[in-house]
Amino acid sequence: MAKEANEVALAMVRPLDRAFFGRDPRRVARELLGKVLVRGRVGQPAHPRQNACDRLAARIVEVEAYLGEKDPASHAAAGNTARTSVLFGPPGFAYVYFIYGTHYCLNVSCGREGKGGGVLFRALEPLLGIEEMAAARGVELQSPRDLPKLTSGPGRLAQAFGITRTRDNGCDLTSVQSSLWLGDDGFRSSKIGVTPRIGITKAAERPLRYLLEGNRFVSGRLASTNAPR
DNA sequence: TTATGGATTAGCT
DNA sequence: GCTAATCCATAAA
Repeated sequence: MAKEANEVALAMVRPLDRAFFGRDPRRVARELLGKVLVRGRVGQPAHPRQNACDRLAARIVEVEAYLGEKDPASHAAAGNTARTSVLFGPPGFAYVYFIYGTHYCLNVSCGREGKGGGVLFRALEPLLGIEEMAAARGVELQSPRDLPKLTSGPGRLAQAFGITRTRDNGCDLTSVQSSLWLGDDGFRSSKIGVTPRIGITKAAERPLRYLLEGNRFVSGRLASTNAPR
């Protein structure tokens, strides 16, 4: 498949600032929908030594809020440990954990320092670096129907972006100097859906999963059940 | 020191 | 629909 067919030009992407993440994780989760996750420099002056395979970008279409120490489903419920210390630190930093012996998952720390809030990235829509994402995932792209295999699901999107704990845990997601950061390209979100979180056993009934209604990159089969608050 | 199980995915029935 | 894969933080001892 031609690379140009699916890649979208990103004119300007402005990084999100610390204050954006220093709010309630539910608010941050909702407002992260439509924003862009970037690996490398996109919409910024290209670095002379940077090659194309370091430039990845994808739109956020599904996230979950984790409310911190008092949320039993959150890793922060165990308190501030070596594993979860990023969640308890200042907002806007990457919390990466390893799960089921096979997958990494990406979160961003949210809310006031010490509270342990965070947002889990569950699905993205690829914009730039699609061939590189397919290579990282070991997926052969034969039709547009294969695209969701790249970034639809928390483990998948982490693999597509080459995210690991060693490489990315603690990374500042508000800085374009970071190899991983979050930005706004002016995209306006369509209708937002809210449903219970997926794959958890504790506090599983709480509606803390946010998604762009009708977006084909949203993971799972669970349909939207609640109107936005 | 050892035991347990999880914010998942792919592949097979 | 079922389950293996297979790491590591945490709890129990």
